[in-house]
Amino acid sequence: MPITIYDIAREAKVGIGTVSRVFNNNPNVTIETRKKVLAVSKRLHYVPHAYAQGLARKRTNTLAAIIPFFTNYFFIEVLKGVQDKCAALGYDLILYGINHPSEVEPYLNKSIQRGRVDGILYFSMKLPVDFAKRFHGVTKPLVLVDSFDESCDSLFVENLEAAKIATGHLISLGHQNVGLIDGNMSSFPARQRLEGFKHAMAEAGLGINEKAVVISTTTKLDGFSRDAGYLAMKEMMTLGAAMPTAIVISSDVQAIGAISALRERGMKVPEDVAIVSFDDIELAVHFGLTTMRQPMYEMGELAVEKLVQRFEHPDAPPSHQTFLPRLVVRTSCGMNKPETYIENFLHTEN
Amino acid sequence: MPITIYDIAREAKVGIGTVSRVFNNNPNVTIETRKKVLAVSKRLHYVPHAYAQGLARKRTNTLAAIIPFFTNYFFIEVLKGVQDKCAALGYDLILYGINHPSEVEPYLNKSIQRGRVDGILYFSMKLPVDFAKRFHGVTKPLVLVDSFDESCDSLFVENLEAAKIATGHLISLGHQNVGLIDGNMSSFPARQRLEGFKHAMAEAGLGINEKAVVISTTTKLDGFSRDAGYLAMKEMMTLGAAMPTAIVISSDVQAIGAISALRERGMKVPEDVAIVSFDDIELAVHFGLTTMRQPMYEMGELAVEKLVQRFEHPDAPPSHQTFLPRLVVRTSCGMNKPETYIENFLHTEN
DNA sequence: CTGAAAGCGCTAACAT
DNA sequence: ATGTTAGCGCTTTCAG
Repeated sequence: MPITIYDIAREAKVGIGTVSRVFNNNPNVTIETRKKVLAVSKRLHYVPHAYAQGLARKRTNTLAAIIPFFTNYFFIEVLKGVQDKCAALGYDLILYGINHPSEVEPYLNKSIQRGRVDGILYFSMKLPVDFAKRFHGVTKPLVLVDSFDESCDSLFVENLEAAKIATGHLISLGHQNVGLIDGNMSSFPARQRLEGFKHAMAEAGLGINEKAVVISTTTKLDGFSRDAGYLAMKEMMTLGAAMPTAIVISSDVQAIGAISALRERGMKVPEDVAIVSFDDIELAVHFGLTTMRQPMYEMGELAVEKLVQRFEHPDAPPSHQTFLPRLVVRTSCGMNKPETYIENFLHTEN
Repeated sequence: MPITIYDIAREAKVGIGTVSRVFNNNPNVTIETRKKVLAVSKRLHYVPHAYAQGLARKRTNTLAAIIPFFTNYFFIEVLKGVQDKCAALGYDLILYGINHPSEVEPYLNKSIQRGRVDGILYFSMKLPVDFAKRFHGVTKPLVLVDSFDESCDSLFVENLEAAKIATGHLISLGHQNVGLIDGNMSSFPARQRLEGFKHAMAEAGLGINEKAVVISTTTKLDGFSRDAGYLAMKEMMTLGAAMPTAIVISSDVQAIGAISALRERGMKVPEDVAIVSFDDIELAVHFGLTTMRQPMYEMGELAVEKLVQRFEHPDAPPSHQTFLPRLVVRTSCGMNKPETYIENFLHTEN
């Protein structure tokens, strides 16, 4: 019963080609016949069939996003940028959420399947090692978001540099014994942040207390969670007198967990321990968190733009773009800059 | 270049029908020929074309989710349930994020377009009034999540009842002057919660102080935000001595904002004001929030199941299923009995 | 400017 | 069990 171009062609007494032209805004149609076709189409409630169009046009106008940790603030925010840009550009977005590394392959396969999507947004995870091999040539445009690989376009936060800035900020405030609470090492950003932390300490001629570097071993959210932060701080506190006077924490949620661990022992931020974290989630203001804000939404938008550009220039060399997080100073680092606080209060996104 | 069943048929010296059968696990194929076909397919890296299959099969194996407020915790969590269930059932999920009411129509149109998706998940918003009319018959399976309409399957939280429970809990603790901080009235859940609040007060023979009911007027996130909660509490505090001793707040994030407004005035929770909110987000524990927990993930899963059932029984009468949030008692209500949990009900109609 | 016809790649009914 | 054929609904030459 669904009506097709044939129905409307017959009814409008034209050929199906003409009907098609009308719907594709092909200029080679008299304004008269165009009107006639449109009228009939409206009367019959004609709507083109997406898959039939896709098959004939050899494109789907759909993108796939392969994304881990659905409930992680960072990804949500990036995804929102992706979603909005897709809408603006007329693309549909298929979401493949990864709960476990083993799910990467099947989704990658689906995405690569001919005629499912035009391109892929691949988030934060490293590509399977033999990826290029196994799909030799069968692959399609893919941009890496928050990750890096020479072979394809990528877009990522300069986490090493950001960690240096965060650590440096604490050092500049006079701290000598600085610690780190980081996410799981399976996470690329977590590794980068560890590096950056070490660099900053080395540059300042400061030694690193091995025990003051607590790396999450949980795989849940790669350790970027309140619980992980709480546990890490508990561990850190076993250091007693040797405990750092300042700590870099790899996400705001972890910082919040860490703060509650501190509170349980009657310790205060920033008086007893100064903190700089990452992300700048909505509640960061509430806790007065000094944090490295990442341009998440913008990254999402740009990722889509990059992918679309790739469609247009399939043979351009891979492009790599980096974002440097911005230090947002509030109170958790012990540096009192209320004006920055106000500036960031009620900050609106969307 | 892309290889098709024709290529592999020729190479394997069989008909395309056989190739198709192999890939559709049709039993009518000798194990031998099956092997042969599979071997050639692997060698040639054959992958079926999704759209071609879709066109021929008249189904896409794809669902659309039309969802507002991407960054709202409630939706994220529900969406995760949706995503996981889709994966389990082999469906792809297209995400249409609504930033503004005006975007509903275009997305609804896209979703309804023939051959784009098999069914639609429509979240929290009311359907356009003339929906049934305008698409007379052209529509496809749609389930309403966190919203209600007689004409189609739906799935929603009993917000009225939940608000009664929340309010009742506060009343049972001895509070007479109870207030409400609610989301924007354009939100269905917000309206329901206002109703429930009123019912509970009436049932308890308590009068309502009009000024102690603060309803957000912002459209951003429909007022379900920290900022809105902060502002609402500020307003509430202008009541001075007439201020409620207990307040029902329509979300945890709002409660958090409200608490900081309280703190600024040196007021404490629950000593000065007792609070019960909604959601039970991750950080609720951190704040000791007594809250109405909604089975968000489960709702997402069930929504997909319902949609799939609808595919199988197109003519079954619409089914409506409700979820009653569970009261999770922590400390913000002033009742110090974390071990007391009121049981979670779930009842189904049809 | 427009109609006819040849695909796009696959499924499914129909023979054999 | 397997090959053949006719669609699925649209786009895109190719004539005219």
